[in-house]
Amino acid sequence: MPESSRLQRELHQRKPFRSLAHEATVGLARTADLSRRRFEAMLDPHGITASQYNVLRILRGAGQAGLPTLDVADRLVERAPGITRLLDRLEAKGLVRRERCGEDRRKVLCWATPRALRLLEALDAPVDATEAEVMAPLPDADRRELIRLLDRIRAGLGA
Amino acid sequence: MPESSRLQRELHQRKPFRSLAHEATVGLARTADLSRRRFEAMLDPHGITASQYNVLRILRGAGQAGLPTLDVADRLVERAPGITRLLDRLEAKGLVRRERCGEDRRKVLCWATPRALRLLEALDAPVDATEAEVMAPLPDADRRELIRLLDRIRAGLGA
DNA sequence: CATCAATAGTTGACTTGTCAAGTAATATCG
DNA sequence: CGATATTACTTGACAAGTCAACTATTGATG
Repeated sequence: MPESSRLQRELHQRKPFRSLAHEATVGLARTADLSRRRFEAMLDPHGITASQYNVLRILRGAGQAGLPTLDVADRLVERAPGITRLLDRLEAKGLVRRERCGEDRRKVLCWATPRALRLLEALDAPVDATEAEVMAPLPDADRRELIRLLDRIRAGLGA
Repeated sequence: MPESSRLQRELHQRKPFRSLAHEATVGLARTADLSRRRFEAMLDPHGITASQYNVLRILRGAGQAGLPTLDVADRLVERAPGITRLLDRLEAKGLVRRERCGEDRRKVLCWATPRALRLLEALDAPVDATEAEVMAPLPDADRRELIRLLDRIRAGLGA
């Protein structure tokens, strides 16, 4: 019989978890949620959301060539409608430039503006710090182990 | 130098991850996201969302006594406004009953209706199956290890 | 070449999550 | 006991994510 787990206490639960799979999936969801909140709290004073930050990172990675709207969505694992509106807001803030593509007029190419690149540069250190903060309790060996376990789960889910 | 990781390939990235902390936080977010989608796909035909399901589970756990609105929020780690409206929709679907509390008229007690309890019962097996599916790639020892690693991260984040 | 399917994106409607500000009821303190 | 603070929500406004349905191109086929 396992002892009362910490997650059980977090959830005010009396009964033990029904299975390891249950405890692991709940723990996964709650841990990711807490981590997400840390990142959002860090980004908040800079006036962008985590989703917007991720889009800008992707566009920085794409460089001069730019990236079509749906390619941004692919890299975020997000559906198309969300991306369109995310880009709408970033364009309104002057952080993204969009232009219909000449060769294939169905596509809309997107770029991070110079202002976005400056913002991203200013955010590199705080982002690194937040990642380090979230993973602070785990020594390197445990971080590798976590990465491995998560990789295997995603492989099973067909990622 | 580490080999090109599977997450790197998922993200179409050329460069290796900047740090173990970076790869682990990104892996955490993406894995939790994939898991969430599995659960939502499973719940969809039953006409409720994952958030609604979690609320109903909590109310089932509370039993006859019912639970005040904000206590539901606590157990979900959600902010108050979201809960109010989640309960609004569940009440509209006939899955939740709410009543202002007699002893402390600031509180609104919530209960799962008999219909909600029947729905939850029908969902127990599919939910178990989805948890098992998500964790299928991990043997028990790895599940325990994952639970332990996630616990330590949450402990560090002050959960 | 005309038609028809596939691709790239946008729009509308709805659920969720967040913050800020407001209301109603209870608790606290001089 | 009466002003004030605290608690428990509720409402409004907006960002985001989801699906279904629509437009505009482009590609593929007879």
